[in-house]
Amino acid sequence: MLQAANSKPRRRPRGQPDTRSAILSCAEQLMQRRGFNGFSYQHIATQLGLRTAAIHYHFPAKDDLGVALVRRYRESFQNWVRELEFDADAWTRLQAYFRTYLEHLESDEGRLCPGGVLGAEFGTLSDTMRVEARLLMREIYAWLVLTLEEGRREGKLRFQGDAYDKAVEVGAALQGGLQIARLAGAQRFRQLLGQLELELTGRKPQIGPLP
Amino acid sequence: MLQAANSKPRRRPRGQPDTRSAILSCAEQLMQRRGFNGFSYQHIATQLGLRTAAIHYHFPAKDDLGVALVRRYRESFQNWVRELEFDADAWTRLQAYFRTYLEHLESDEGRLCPGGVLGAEFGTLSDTMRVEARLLMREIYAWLVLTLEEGRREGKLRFQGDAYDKAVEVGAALQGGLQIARLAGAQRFRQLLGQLELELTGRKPQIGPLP
DNA sequence: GTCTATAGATCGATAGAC
DNA sequence: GTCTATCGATCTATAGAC
Repeated sequence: MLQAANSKPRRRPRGQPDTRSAILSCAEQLMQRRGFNGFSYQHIATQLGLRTAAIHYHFPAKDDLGVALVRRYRESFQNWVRELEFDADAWTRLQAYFRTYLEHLESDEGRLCPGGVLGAEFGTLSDTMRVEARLLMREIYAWLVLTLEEGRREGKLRFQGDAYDKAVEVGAALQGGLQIARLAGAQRFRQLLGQLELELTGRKPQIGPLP
Repeated sequence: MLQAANSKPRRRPRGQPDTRSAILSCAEQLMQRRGFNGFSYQHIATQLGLRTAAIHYHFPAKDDLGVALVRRYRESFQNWVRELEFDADAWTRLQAYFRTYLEHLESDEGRLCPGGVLGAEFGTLSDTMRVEARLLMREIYAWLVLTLEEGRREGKLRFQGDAYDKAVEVGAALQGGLQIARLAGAQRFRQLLGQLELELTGRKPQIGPLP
């Protein structure tokens, strides 16, 4: 904290508003579409009109980029949670969470959630990236448990058993559902959302017609 | 068909019983642990005591290896289904399916199901591999739907809504659960299995103590 | 901060001897 | 069927000019 006092004024000379965050955004998109091992500095450089050396200036090793990527995603999730904190009820918040997955699905080529990517490629990740990935998963999981518990206490949600177990089921289904949608069509994911909603509320939701 | 008539007697000169299937088995294991983009011919060669050129003899391009990999997995799934065909009831068969995932989990380093790997890396797969991956997912999904429907008809399983929707939920949860287990610990996957069983049968299953 | 240029490693793939 | 040897492409990463 307070590091802004004695540091550079952080000016932005040319085109991009902030190259560092432009790199992060581009890399995040690439990771969700192609996996962390599925893109290179060249991909980012081409897409942003830079040279790979410029990216190495901001992130010396690809591992640094990966760690920053997950860390930024964790922060944005925490901000997202904070913004929803005072929303009416837990079911509204859970629906908002579902909607973020729908946005991933309908994005170009179908982006996965970072947890899914990192889980799938876990065997090739560095130790430092594994730590970040575990923290991300722990935070999402903790939020899910609290939200499910609160929803049931308020009488807006119904499910059997322990919220700790149900949270794993819901989280795993959403994560796996995005991957299945790539293989079996986006409609599979909408079926999944409908089923989750039916079981959690007892009401059959109305979703758009088959595409 | 009938190609065996005029072809080589398929002898096995040295150590390995059949190099081609040894390569496939090794590659399958590597893919489930590290992803299809996470291993090279060198990994296989080292592990089998071969040179990479020997692997290129059996599979000229890595894409050929990938296609053969998924095709073999599809066949083994179909054989697995056939062997269970005359088992008592649908719930027993579904439990057997759950058990294969538990075996993946408890394998060294935690292997994913191929569907999860291919779904996660879909953006980097060739068209031919995408076709095979889609066929695999379609076959698993079709079996899940039939099994769930039959289980409910027999009164052994209970769930709300359409079996087509429930099948996506169960399949996605299993697939995502293996990935989450890598990030959050194997116990998460056992919680998931317990929750699925509780919801499908109404009975709380007894699983081993926390590790 | 971004560039040119390049090192060093690894990867997929091929040619040809045995 | 497996080997040695090698090619060309790609990737991560660094040095140094601007």
